[in-house]
Amino acid sequence: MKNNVTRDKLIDSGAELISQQGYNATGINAVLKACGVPKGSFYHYFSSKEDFGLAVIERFAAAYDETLVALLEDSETPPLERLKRYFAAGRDHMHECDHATGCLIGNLGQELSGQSDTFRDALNLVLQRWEQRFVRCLQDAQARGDIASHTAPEALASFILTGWEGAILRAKTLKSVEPMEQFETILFQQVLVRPSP
Amino acid sequence: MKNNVTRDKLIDSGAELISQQGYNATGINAVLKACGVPKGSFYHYFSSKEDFGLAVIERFAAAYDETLVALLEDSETPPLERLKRYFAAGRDHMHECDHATGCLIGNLGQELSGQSDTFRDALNLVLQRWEQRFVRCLQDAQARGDIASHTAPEALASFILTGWEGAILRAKTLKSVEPMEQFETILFQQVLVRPSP
DNA sequence: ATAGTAATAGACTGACTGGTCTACTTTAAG
DNA sequence: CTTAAAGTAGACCAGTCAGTCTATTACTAT
Repeated sequence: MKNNVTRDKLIDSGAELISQQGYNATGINAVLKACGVPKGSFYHYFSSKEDFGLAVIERFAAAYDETLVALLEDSETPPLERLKRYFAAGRDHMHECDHATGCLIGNLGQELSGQSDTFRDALNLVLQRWEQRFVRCLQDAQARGDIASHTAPEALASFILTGWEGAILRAKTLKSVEPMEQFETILFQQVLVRPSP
Repeated sequence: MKNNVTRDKLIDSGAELISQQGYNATGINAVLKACGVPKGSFYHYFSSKEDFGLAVIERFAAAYDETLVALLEDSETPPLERLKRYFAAGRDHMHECDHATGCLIGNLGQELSGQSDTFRDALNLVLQRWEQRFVRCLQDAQARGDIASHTAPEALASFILTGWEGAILRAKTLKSVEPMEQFETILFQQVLVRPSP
């Protein structure tokens, strides 16, 4: 229970492989081979593949939440500027993975939420936490009068997260970040606008 | 080559199972069992599982395109009303499948576009065809002055398709059509608006 | 009637799946 | 020094995977 370096290696390799190939297409043996850990260790740390998958989600979500906080709750930057930086970071990541990986949580949501309630609940929780980060950023923007207040920040946050995940999906099949750019453009041009008079 | 009833049965069963469980999680034997066709017939009609998957996509896309035309190019209905009917149909379908299935093309795009270029190309083509349907509907709306003309219909179509797919994904993990409703609301309230002056 | 082919039928194959088992090594406590 | 537990190691299991093979039946053209 003290030294979790082996467990971490498993989770890291698992996250990478699952990001690339999906959950069902990633075998335990492939993860083992990728990080040079024997099977005995795997089932010492995890009771099943599902248990492992949940650990991967948990860890990814925790790590990602840190960058999300750093980007969206940076009070020295205007809220809409924070959002733009978030979108830019997403596009950068999409380029880095050659448009193949996208968003691990979105991928697993698509693949597993019809397959296992346990996974669906876990993924839903992560997405809701993300949404809350957006809500706070949008509240800031409304408080400063940067955007109109006639739409609830919760509704806007849902709209943004939803649209962004869709844009990522489309970027994968198109092998281009164009849909992500298009989403951002219209979002700032028509949705996140200053109150009229 | 004349009687394709067996081939059709395979594709139908395959589409249903793949919609529910995804491509990788759906074994050929499961498809065979579901429609009572022996394996010999399967490999008589399809050279591989990939070949089969492509056939499923093709057929689904063809069938779906018909309903898309019926909904989005019905010239007796105002363009924005057509869009609303399209969204309503999507929500109905989501209820029917208990929020588990979503959109077959979107699902496969997420699952396979990082895995196989063949699949990615096929799915991308389908999505581009869909986008064109939206473009035409939006052109109608702009021609009638129902929405502003300052944004290219191509950009709007991409935005809508993208956002809608994302909303479907979110609806699956949330087991609720709320994200789909929220997307539609903000879309019509802020994006698809009449020209100002 | 017969030859040729389209289609059906399912047993079978090797590779691989998630998961179990036993043996061994390391660590820490008493 | 002894003992127990934590962790490593990988052979092994039953089941399933996509795909192959041979045999048989149905249809069609000659």
